[in-house]
Amino acid sequence: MVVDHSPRLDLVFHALAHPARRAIIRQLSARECNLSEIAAPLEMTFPAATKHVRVLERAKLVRRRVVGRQHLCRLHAEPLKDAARWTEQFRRNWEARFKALDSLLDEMKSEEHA
Amino acid sequence: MVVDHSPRLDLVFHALAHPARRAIIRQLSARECNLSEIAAPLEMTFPAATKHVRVLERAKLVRRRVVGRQHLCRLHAEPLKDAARWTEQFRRNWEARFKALDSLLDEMKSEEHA
DNA sequence: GGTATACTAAACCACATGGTTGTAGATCAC
DNA sequence: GTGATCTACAACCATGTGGTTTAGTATACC
Repeated sequence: MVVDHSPRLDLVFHALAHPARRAIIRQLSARECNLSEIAAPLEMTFPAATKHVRVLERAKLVRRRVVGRQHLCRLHAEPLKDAARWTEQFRRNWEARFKALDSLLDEMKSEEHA
Repeated sequence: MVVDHSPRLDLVFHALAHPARRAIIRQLSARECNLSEIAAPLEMTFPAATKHVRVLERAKLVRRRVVGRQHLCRLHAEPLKDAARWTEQFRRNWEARFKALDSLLDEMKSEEHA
C-alpha cells in the first residue's frame, strides 16, 4: 500500500474542489432541483453548469431522475462520509489538546461495540 | 454569495484529490521527512514527487524548513479542519437516523460553551 | 579539491478541466 | 401543429495537471 489508491476519494475530493460544485451541493441539500434551477444562480452558461453536475454524478454525490423534460437532481451525501472520515483521521494533528478526550471517546465506542 | 467562493477550500480539496498527496499526508502525520524520504515510496520520479509537495504547500498543509541540503517537511493539518467542517455540514443528509443524537450533542455543546 | 547527495528549474508532453458558442432533440402548453 | 422550455451534444479554446528528461546549484563528506 505504497499510495492509498482509492478512486472514490479522488472523485469526491475533486468534486469538492470547485466553488460552483460546492454551491450546487449546498443548494441540493435543501431540496431537489432541476438543471435550470441549478444553473440559474451560477455565473456561467447552462452547459458549463451541467458539466459540473456531471462531475458530481461521477462522484456519486448527485443522482438524477428524468421527469418529462426536466432532470431532477437530488443530493446523495453519503460519499461525504468517506471524505469526512479520511480528514478526521488527522484530527489529533490539528487539535492535540483534545487527545485525552479523543481516547476517552474511543474507549466509549469500543465498549459500545462490545 | 452566489457561489461560496473560498479559495482555501479549493486548494485543500484539490490537494486531497490525488492518492500520492494523501499518501504524503499520511506519511508526514507520523514524522517530519525530507523530500527524498517522501519521494522514495511513491512510484514516480523525484521531480514529480516534489511537485506534489508543492501542491500541499500551496494548500498550507505542509511546511518546509531547509536544513543544509535537506528540505524537511512537516504536516500542518489545521486546514483539514476546514475541510472536515465543510463536509460535516451535510452529516444529517447522510445519516438521518442520527438526527436525534446530533441535536442532543448540539445541546450539550451549547451548554458547554455557556 | 573532488565527488556524491539533496534538491531546483526548465522544457516538454499527453491529457483533463473549465469555459464558451452553436445546433439539435424532447416535451409541455396553447 | 406551433412555439416556448429544458436539456443534450459537439466543437472549440485556454489553461491546468501530472508526468517525464535533462541540466544546474548548493551542501556535505573524504
